Amino acid sequence: MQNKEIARRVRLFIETCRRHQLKITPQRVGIYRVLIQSQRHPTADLVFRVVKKEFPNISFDTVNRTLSTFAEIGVLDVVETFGGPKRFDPDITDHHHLHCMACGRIIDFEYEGYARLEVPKAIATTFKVISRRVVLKGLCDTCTAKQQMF
Amino acid sequence: MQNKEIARRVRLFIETCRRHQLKITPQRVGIYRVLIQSQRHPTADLVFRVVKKEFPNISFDTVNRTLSTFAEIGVLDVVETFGGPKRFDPDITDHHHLHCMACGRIIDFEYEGYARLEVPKAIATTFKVISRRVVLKGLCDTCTAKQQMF
DNA sequence: TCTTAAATAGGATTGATTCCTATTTGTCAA
DNA sequence: TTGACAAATAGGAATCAATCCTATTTAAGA
Ligand SMILES: [Mn+2]
Ligand SMILES: [Mn+2]
Ligand SMILES: [Zn+2]
Ligand SMILES: [Zn+2]
Repeated sequence: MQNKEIARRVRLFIETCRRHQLKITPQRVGIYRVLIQSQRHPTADLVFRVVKKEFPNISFDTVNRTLSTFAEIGVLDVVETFGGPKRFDPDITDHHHLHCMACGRIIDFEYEGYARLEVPKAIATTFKVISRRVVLKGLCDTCTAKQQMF
Repeated sequence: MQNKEIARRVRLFIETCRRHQLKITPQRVGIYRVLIQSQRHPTADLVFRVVKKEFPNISFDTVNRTLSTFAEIGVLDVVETFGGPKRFDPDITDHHHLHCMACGRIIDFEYEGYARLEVPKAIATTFKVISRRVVLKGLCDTCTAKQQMF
């Protein structure tokens, strides 16, 4: 990602914080910058270890609390998992997930075919739907290859 | 669920255990009986507390390990969550989930509209897909009603 | 029965998350 | 620019979930 693009997103992020009456702290901006440049779907601990390079005495609690705050204001998504630590997704655009049961990778994909998963009427009238996603369980390319070896 | 239906399912379950060379222990059968009669998507701890009534000195570890074993042999599913303890699903037929972000309930639904979510070619050729499900985030009926009050 | 590997109970350990509180800091109004 | 104050942070403790360890028990086949 270009420095220019990062700067642009940080500006938008700061706007979002202001809208929600959140203080603009160096920690929050630092965590946000790590997040948008991170591999997809990092855990809090991974974000912590990366952001620690820039803020050597940031605490894990701050990172974790901040990620939850970001989820609340819509800066990121908490994604579905099948156990283990929470995983966060800086990509808040509509997309779908394949979970590799062997290595735990979560692979993003988009698909016109289910572009707008319409919600069944019975659900739409009784429940308030916030987000929708197709979740696949399976084996990723690397892990499929490994299995073949036996 | 009828006693007769329970007995039928237990017989099938025992067959499945035999096929996988698993011993038929009273604990395993007890856990299975609790599971098929449980509210949907219980945690290991909930199953433990219920099964404890019949087996007062069963250990949590046994329940937890058994649930994992059941998942391995396809007797149940581990379902997607957004943090918190693992949740298990005795209903292994194809269906979809709505997660209430307020109370944590997972509501099952079926929908002809996504009857067979075909997997995009790009995914199908590189990855081995085991299961597919539409996952909705939202608010359940009860929690939507509560929100209205403010 | 007898044998043996598998399974269990119960406690310890690890891992993830949240809580607690003294201290620091961003923000806003003077 | 400064001062006041609520919000946020650091660091450690506590809680909750999951797994590990090991002595003992038990299901199943001979
Ligand atoms: Mn994603
Ligand atoms: Mn279900
Ligand atoms: Zn993989
Ligand atoms: Zn609810």
